[in-house]
Amino acid sequence: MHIRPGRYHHGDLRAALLNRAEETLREKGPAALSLRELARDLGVSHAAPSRHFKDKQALLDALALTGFERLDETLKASRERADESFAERLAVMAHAYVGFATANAELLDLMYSIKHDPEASEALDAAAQRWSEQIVELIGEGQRQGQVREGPMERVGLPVFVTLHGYASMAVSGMLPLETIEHGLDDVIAYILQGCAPE
Amino acid sequence: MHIRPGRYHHGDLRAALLNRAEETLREKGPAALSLRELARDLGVSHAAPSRHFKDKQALLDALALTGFERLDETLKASRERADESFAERLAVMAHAYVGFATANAELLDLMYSIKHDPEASEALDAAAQRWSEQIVELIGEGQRQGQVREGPMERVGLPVFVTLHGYASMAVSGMLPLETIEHGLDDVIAYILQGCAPE
DNA sequence: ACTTCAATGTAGGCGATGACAACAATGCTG
DNA sequence: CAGCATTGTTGTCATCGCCTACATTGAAGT
Repeated sequence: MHIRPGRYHHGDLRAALLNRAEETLREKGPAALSLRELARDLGVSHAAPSRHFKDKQALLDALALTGFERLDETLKASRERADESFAERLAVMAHAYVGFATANAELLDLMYSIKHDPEASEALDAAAQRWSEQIVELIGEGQRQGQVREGPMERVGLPVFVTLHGYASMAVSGMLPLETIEHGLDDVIAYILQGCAPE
Repeated sequence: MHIRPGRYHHGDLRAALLNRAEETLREKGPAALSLRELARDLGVSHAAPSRHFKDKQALLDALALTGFERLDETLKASRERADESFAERLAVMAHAYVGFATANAELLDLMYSIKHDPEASEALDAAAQRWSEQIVELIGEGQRQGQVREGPMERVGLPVFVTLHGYASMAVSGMLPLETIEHGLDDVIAYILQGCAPE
């Protein structure tokens, strides 16, 4: 337990709560996440978190938002090492996304779970939008290279996006045999390339 | 509130709890689901549910299991009205799956959320397996018709399965614009057909 | 028909939680 | 240095999940 002796102001309690919340989410799942336990772990009183988050759900929503932000960064970083070909860039992005998902299984569940607060939905929708924009940009590049059929971005990009997301979700759900996951992504990438190729 | 005056044994409390739990899940989400509230709603004491479910998580797991059972039935029923062509059967199954998902958004989330109890995982994995077997059977039929490329069932079927699942998940997540969802499934079906076609 | 026992209820207790209110300490700004 | 915003603390309350012990009912066996 971390206690800062003699200090009253934590300094950056909000960030510390989010970090600790993510650890608890990873270890025990969302149902076991407790504001009071987070406060104890960080050496503050049980009501301190309420100075930073309106309620428990607000903290979970903020955590989901950080997930999207980190996903965005992960995908942007992956682009820097991709070859120029569409197939190579798709493969790199797919591996980056599934890598992120696998390393953050519970966080991915939280990110995409149904939100009941309209305000939270707006912020999270915007964050999810930024990440799917990377798919749209990739599809546009594929179209320029003649590797992807013509058509409005969202109509050609959506199938690609839902395939990657579906695979990532199933990979982290624990419901697929490990051997299926191991080479499944390569099969999925090949299928995407064929699925969105010009007819 | 339903109360059975003068009765002590409910008669079928387990089923009633599951039905009521699904209603609460639909209306308020998993975080708001409360065993005591379910008991109050059904006119029994707060400890009665524990005679049927070891704990709250056991009830949620049982609810997820009923979801898979109903999904299985929905997909089997959809096959009866499908044409013989692979494309038609795929379309019918896709619409049935997304229809089920859309009508049961929170239940779908629950069904595929990460399970921490190994016993629950086994039962749910078996249930999910039965539903993905229908995909495998469909893919086999497509291969016989020459509409799907050759290859092991699980390697050709997995991309199809994750695409449908990813689309259903995104459709219910509330993160896609409605107009994208409206005709998105047709785009996804066309993409699947092309993605798994012989090269 | 009666007894026994399993199934399924009820009543109560306990510790933990989320949320709220009132007060306290600190740091920043003018 | 004063004032105020920010960010803590202490305390309270209602509700919850889970557990134990007891009560009621229904089914099975004799």
